[in-house]
Amino acid sequence: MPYPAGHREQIRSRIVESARRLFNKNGFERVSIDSIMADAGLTRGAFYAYFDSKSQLYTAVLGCFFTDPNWKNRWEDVEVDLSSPDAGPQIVRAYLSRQHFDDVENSCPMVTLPGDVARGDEKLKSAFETVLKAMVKVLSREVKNESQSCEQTAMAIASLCIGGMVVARSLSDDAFADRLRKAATQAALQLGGWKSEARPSRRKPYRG
Amino acid sequence: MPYPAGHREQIRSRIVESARRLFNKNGFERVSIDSIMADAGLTRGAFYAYFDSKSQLYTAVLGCFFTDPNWKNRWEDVEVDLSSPDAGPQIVRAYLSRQHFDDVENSCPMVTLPGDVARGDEKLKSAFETVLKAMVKVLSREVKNESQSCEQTAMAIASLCIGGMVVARSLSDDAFADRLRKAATQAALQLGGWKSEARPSRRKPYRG
DNA sequence: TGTACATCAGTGAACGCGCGTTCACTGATGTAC
DNA sequence: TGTACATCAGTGAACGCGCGTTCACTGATGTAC
Repeated sequence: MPYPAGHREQIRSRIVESARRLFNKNGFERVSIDSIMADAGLTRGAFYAYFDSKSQLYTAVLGCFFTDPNWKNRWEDVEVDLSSPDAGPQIVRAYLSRQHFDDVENSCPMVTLPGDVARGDEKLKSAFETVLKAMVKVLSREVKNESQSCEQTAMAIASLCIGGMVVARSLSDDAFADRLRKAATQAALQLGGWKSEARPSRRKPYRG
Repeated sequence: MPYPAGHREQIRSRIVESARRLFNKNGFERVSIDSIMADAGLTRGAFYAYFDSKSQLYTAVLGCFFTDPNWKNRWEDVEVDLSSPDAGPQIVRAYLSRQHFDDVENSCPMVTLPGDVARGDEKLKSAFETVLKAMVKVLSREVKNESQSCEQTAMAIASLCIGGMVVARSLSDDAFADRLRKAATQAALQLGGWKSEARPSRRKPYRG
């Protein structure tokens, strides 16, 4: 057999990586197979030796975030230790961080791709669902708020994280986007029951 | 002057309406000017008498939801009275309703288009910002929760509404999507301080 | 009322371009002897 | 060690298609007289 074992897998994941970054930056439709392959150091024709079609590649891309054990190291100044008892608030802060906001290329694809997924086929939606469920699972272990079940609260927190990022990235005023991220972060911490009580203005406990 | 006054405005808004529905269903890139004009009962060539380019049309489309006074009548079984003292929870329930989930064509464009907006130009983001700010403004008047400022809470609620819908639409399992919408609704009501106290299981008030 | 006219909304053929996909070919690789 | 070979990863020209945009033209409309 010519070519060393693992060669195919290595090239394949290089294509997926290039695709992930380019899709994040420019969206599915605007990125050509040509540009993906060039980014991966190959040419057009080789693509179909690895994937049946462009949309199959899309599915592969969605599978490579959050479930990827390396995601926690993605942004330099952001520390997330999934095994820490503090993992819930850490995830929320990391997800809604300025780093994640700025680093569109390495962004969570749930933030950059949902429009395409919603209009996509079942396979795509399944891939999205897997990633989301992974996020919900990790979050729900940490939920301290008992007004809904832990899983329900975790689903809401995930929606708020993703939604906050999606909205912030769509705004024109950067300062407003910052305030929105922070407001979403505080609200997510409150939902999880992780709100630090060190807040200054707690006038009266509101009833009803 | 040939053609009655207001003719241009009428045709123009017919094009925008067709575009809104088609963009919602298929996304910006997948919808051709041909199909928009055909839907509006015209042909290709006329388009450039009304808009400079396809992306200018996109901007126009974004301006026609939420700020549109008729949006409250959009889904039949969903009642929203913006002047009611109960407008906050009404908006949340309407936004995260099954009707809004199903009716993709008449969906809020903040749910269907954010990916395109995030990758779009300043004009597009400005249009998005205007719509979002309108939503935040209405919500913030109703906020009863004092753990953040009303505006901050309203921003978080809007993010949760949009995010919940975006995520629900991207899932493959319908039942799971339903549970997520409901969880997001409950969480949004809690954030707003609109949670009905009629909930059964309030075991212990959680401290810290 | 009826006719000629100026205006301009709308038409549809044509252009150029970029993309997804195919396929006959090239050439780098490890293997056999 | 060196040579011939089989394999198959990768190449790049070519195809067909659909789209955004342009433009010379058509014909419907209200107006002037």
